[in-house]
Amino acid sequence: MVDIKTRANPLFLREEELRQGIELLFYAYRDFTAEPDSMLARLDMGRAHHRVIYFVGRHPGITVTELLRILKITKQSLSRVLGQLIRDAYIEQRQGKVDRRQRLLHLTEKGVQLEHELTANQRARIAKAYKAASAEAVDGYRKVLMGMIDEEDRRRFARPNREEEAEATSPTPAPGLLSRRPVMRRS
Amino acid sequence: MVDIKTRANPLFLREEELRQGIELLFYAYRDFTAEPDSMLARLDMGRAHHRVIYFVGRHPGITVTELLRILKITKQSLSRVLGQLIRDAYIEQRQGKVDRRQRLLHLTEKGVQLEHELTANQRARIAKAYKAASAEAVDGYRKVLMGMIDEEDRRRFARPNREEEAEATSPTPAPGLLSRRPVMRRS
DNA sequence: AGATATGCGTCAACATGGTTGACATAAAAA
DNA sequence: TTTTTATGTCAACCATGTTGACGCATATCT
Repeated sequence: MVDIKTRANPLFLREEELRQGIELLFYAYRDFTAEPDSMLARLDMGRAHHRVIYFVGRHPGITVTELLRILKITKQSLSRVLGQLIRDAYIEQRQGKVDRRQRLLHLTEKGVQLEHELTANQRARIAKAYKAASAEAVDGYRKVLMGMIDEEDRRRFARPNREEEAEATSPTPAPGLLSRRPVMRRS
Repeated sequence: MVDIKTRANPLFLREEELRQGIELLFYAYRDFTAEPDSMLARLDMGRAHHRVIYFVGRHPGITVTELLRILKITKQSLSRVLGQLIRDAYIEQRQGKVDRRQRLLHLTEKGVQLEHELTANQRARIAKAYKAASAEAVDGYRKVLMGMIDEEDRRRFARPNREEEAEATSPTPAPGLLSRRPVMRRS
């Protein structure tokens, strides 16, 4: 009964280390979403709206299907918030030129404005954390989180995403966005 | 129009860097919770139950008030899940010995069991990410997330939490758990 | 050309887990 | 003795997730 959980016990240290890793993620996410949530509440919206606005802003011209793939929710669930955002003119749809079934999503001016306000706090929070840590720490943050996300989404972070406003004028999917084979190969 | 957003534009790089930081957190959290969620669903429970089980397991003898402070939800909301967990014998309450108003929360054997199953996947996921990265990367992960969480909860990660099963036999709060002044100073 | 698959939308019902507000009891602290 | 704290409870409401069933337009396959 000497010192089972102080030193000399790598199993315990590892367990403790892993648990801290879990909790850091919980607390960070909790605090990360708190501010935008309260801003949204004033506009009668919720976190779900934020996510949609964010990713549409991030990927202009994104299709509904791809957005669903990112959010991993059902289309019925998305439909509710997306419908509101379109009605309230934060987002607009444009018919795809190549595939006319697609509704390509874009932020309106109003949407861009709101997106900016919403993420301002989050960007500041990250910037502060980055600044307080070293460049190597930032790199470590990225590496570890990267290792935690499922493979399919990892490629999004390969290189700084180039503009993906392909607007479906060409069948070339945005780099790293659409992970599927290009359409139209006539066998 | 040369190369506004490739090199030579630190503003853009910074923006891109911050956005990636935001998204990494979103994707990681999304994937991190997916598995336990689906396990819970089979037991007719949800993510809220997991959080309660997790933190009660992590802080045996925690009070309801302190648990609320961690989760940052209302007592009515907690009451629902906590009530279920007690009814289903995953958690038990013991009256505080010093302050007899307190209901100190503990996992039962069944609760410990479930907690272990639930976090197994999360621990594995973190372990995998840690292993894939370097020790310095892990340190960076911790540093950056630490910088993102609000000050009041940061102290929890000061040192590996020592056993805090004080069981309120002494008024000394568990180290790093209760961040308030000790009770009982008579003027 | 005809069959099949895909992208998107919609209606309806339901579950989970948040919220607010009001009120009650026991015990500790002032 | 009075006030504050820790906990619990009832009730109503809201946001956001789910499943299942359909429908239409358009693309793709055979």
